[in-house]
Amino acid sequence: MSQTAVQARSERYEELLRAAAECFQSRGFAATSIDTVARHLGATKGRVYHYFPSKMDLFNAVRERAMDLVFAASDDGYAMQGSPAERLYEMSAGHVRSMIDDLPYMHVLVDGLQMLRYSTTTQFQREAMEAHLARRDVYEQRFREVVVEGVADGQLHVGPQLSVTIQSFMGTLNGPVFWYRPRGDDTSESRQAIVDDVVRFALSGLGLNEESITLYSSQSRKVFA
Amino acid sequence: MSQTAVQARSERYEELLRAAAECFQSRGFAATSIDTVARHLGATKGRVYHYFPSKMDLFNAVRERAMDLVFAASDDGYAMQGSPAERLYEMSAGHVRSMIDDLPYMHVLVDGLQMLRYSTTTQFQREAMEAHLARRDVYEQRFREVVVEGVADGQLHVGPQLSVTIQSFMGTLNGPVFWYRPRGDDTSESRQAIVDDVVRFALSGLGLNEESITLYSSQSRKVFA
DNA sequence: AAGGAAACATACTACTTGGTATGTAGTCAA
DNA sequence: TTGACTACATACCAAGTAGTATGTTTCCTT
Repeated sequence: MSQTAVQARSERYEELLRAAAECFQSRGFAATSIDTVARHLGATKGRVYHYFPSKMDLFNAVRERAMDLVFAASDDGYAMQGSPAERLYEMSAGHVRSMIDDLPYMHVLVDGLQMLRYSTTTQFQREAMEAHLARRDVYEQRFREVVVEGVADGQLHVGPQLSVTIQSFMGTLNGPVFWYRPRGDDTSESRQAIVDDVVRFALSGLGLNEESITLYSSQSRKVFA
Repeated sequence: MSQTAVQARSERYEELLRAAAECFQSRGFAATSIDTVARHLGATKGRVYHYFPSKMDLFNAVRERAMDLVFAASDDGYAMQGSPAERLYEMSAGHVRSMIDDLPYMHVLVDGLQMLRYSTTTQFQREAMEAHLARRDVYEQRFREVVVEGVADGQLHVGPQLSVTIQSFMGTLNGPVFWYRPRGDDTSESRQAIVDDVVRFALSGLGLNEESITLYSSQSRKVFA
């Protein structure tokens, strides 16, 4: 294939992936048919099956892409220099920002974790699911690690059962996928204001004092596209 | 009908409702067929349709029951004498306790709110949905009201956008439906420990100081069945 | 005892859906 | 130009599902 052909294919693939994410977001996995996704693109099943061998593969592709995005969103904070609380702030802000900016993908990501429910039948699907869960564990472990460091140096406080607190914390960061919906009049700044409030609540839940939160918030580089 | 017959029917109805809740919990609405629910009871469709005219009616019945339960769970705290923070603590503890104790119903409740997604077709279903949402608003309004009082008297602190903080707060209280699963070895006390941690995180997120949380926690009557 | 209603089970229909098999228009290299 | 290949669309099938119509058994009332 020529160079432009490769790029064209990649663009079509992305278009399909996003359409699938939007459909899965708005109707859920089971209620979304392949025809639904195709119609959403003004196409037919043929196009979908040309790129993905099955509905589950399409769904998995969306999930993995979402995982890529959320990793990328918290990478900077995780890698940065600074106190655990400060790093956690940046990781959280990146995560929440991604929840809002990549809403369709992130909705599928969060929703898909619930999908352990659909007792996935085939062996291959089970493997894909386990690989996905492994990535998720790695991701959560990042946050858990930084939280524990923050507790150790006294900036953060957790309840007797760390895992419960972590679940509550991560759940708060994921929260926007359930209630945020883009509006015509929201700007990058208005989105950032939402991110700030969510992160403030989450870190306050970990016992970080308000002064530190306000400080980190003001220090955080907020690049508005 | 005789008295015992009425009671028998009520018991069968409850049995069906619970079975439906469990199926909807584990597979979601779209992926749950009427036959699934029936098989879960060791019965057939006939029995389900004898009590409910349609799948959607069954689902709505589960949701309304869940709403009843969650209202009841926070009633005592809402009605009690005390500071806003103290009342909010009790309301939250009752809410979270209910999330854990009535997990199948509550999962459907939380999940069902997402179901605005399924663009409900018929007029009747839309009315049921709106009635349900109205109840939910009343419920959330209770919490919002007490939070606002707590902010007014200085015990609680929220971000610039109250609604975002409230969403995060309620989301935290609902969190257990996503990650808590009953285990063979959990007792009423171990469940209460989870409740305590979730409520601690949530109220800490609202800026309530740790001493107050610990105080309310110790004061809270914890009746272990 | 008899009649009827309640509480289901069984059988069936119309429709949807995941997946496949096949057709076809455009593209591109030789 | 032509043959192969890409990128779909169309037609089709088997399986599953919501809902209905019709038994059948048990129980309650009279």
